[in-house]
Amino acid sequence: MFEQLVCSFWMVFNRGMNNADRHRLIAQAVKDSGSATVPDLAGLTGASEMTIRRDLDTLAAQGVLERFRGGARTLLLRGQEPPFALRAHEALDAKRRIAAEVARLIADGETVLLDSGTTCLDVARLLHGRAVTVMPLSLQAIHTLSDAAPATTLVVPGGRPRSGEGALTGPLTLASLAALRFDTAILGCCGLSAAEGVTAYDLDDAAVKKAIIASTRRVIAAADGSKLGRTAHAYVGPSSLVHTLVTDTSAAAEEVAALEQAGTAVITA
Amino acid sequence: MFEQLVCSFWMVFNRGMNNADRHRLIAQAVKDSGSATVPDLAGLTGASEMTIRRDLDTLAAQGVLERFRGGARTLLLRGQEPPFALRAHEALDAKRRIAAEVARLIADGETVLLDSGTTCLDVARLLHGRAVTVMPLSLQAIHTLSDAAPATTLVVPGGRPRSGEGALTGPLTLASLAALRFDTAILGCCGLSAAEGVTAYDLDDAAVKKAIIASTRRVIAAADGSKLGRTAHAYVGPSSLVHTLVTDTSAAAEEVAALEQAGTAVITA
DNA sequence: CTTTTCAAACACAAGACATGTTCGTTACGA
DNA sequence: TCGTAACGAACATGTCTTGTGTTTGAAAAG
Repeated sequence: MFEQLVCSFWMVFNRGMNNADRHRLIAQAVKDSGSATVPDLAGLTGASEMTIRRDLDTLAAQGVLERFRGGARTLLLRGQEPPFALRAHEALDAKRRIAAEVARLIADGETVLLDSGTTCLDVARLLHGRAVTVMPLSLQAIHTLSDAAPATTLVVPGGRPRSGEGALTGPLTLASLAALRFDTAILGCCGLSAAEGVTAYDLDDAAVKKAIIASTRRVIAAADGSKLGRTAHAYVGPSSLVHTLVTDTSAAAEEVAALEQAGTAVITA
Repeated sequence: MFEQLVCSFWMVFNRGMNNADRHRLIAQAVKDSGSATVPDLAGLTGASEMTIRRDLDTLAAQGVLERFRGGARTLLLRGQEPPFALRAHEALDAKRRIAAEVARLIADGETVLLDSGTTCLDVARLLHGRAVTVMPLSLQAIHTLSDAAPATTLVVPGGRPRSGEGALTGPLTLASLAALRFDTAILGCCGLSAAEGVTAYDLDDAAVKKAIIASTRRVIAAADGSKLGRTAHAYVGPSSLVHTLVTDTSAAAEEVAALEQAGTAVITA
């Protein structure tokens, strides 16, 4: 009887479940326990085993997990960044609010450098059709803006895209950045704190972020509350390099205060 | 009565009409007579006036024509290249066969430069997943190959995309080409003849093609029969720069012979 | 001010997509 | 080597998106 109740609850709960939601649920379950079997996941999500297998194939192709016969195990190491495809569906509201605030800070006619990351991708969507010149550092943002001409001018940097992420890195990217100057950079940082400064998950990424900062007059960082006070692997520079930080209400007050102390203007969207 | 016959013929004829087909038909009609009214086009295509208006808006956004109240007029000057969105749906079979032949000429492990154009886009589709390193010079091809990792290595050149076309040009593109060397280039030429050499519609494009040729050991030109013997505006170089030409059966025999005389190997797909 | 053209709103049909089921094939363990 | 479990392909079903046509009110041209 209780079983039935739970079951019907799931059914109702799952009415609005998108396949992206199910993917997140599966990825979370696999990450938490290290591995999971197909029947387990089918029970958890209420979907059939065939659907779970298809999902696992998709997630394996995204590099989220590794298939084995009967289930899947996690590939994510502790402290590593979850793949782009999953992050894109997390904290949607916060990202969207932050992106809207960032877009408001951009004036028409400006030249803008757009970093990689999910929040910056949202900014790209809002910049679509605006009278600005944009050089995005991710394939996704380039694609988003590719049909925005002639109002929006798109400049493509060279580089090698990181798998899954779409972030452009490498010598070609650095050369493109070195050859140009911009009014404003939108930086999507992985970690930001007054004590540890701006940090990125990846060394190549950190090099690109350094070059971004060197090529622009004004640096705007877009980071939801979870990024504040966090420290990632690769050091980019002190937090004072960031002129303006746009974050959301989940940001820790003491960290915000410390950043403001260090000279960064903080806007809570 | 004859009217009815014609009408029913159109109805039958239009059964399989895609909206791309209708777009081509409309663009052709507008180009041929310089301008056309909405009711005219509705009669011609068998679609409603509302659909025609939507089509005209789409085509106007693509730069094919210019709207005016009640109809549209052509924007294409004599001898100018029709826009990408239309070319993409012309001579599909020939393009596909040519692309297949070109893809067969590429060996695994090669580094490949991929020019812009519709035929090269088809080559990109066939290269997807192959164990090659590709640097495409169009946004569309980049997008096509963006999820081909890790088997296929994608390198993105810098540059500014030409509106509609997606072809990357400008100093950033030339710099990217100058910094790298490739085994094979797939050149999509606008005009090719033994007498006039390789020609492009656009000056910037011609500069890029020159740089492409300078950066590669082997140049393969992909051009359907209509391009042979034709001359476009901007000169790229003599036909002898092209080591191999892949074309289709519609190619004029004397032009093929002349190109072979000049040192180009010709493959008819 | 009248007529024509347009665009937004709604309705409808066709196709695409996601999901579940069945069944034959493959891989692992006893 | 055999038996069982897992898998993938093929098909069926329901839902959702997309394209198209119709209607109606608004805007523009004369």
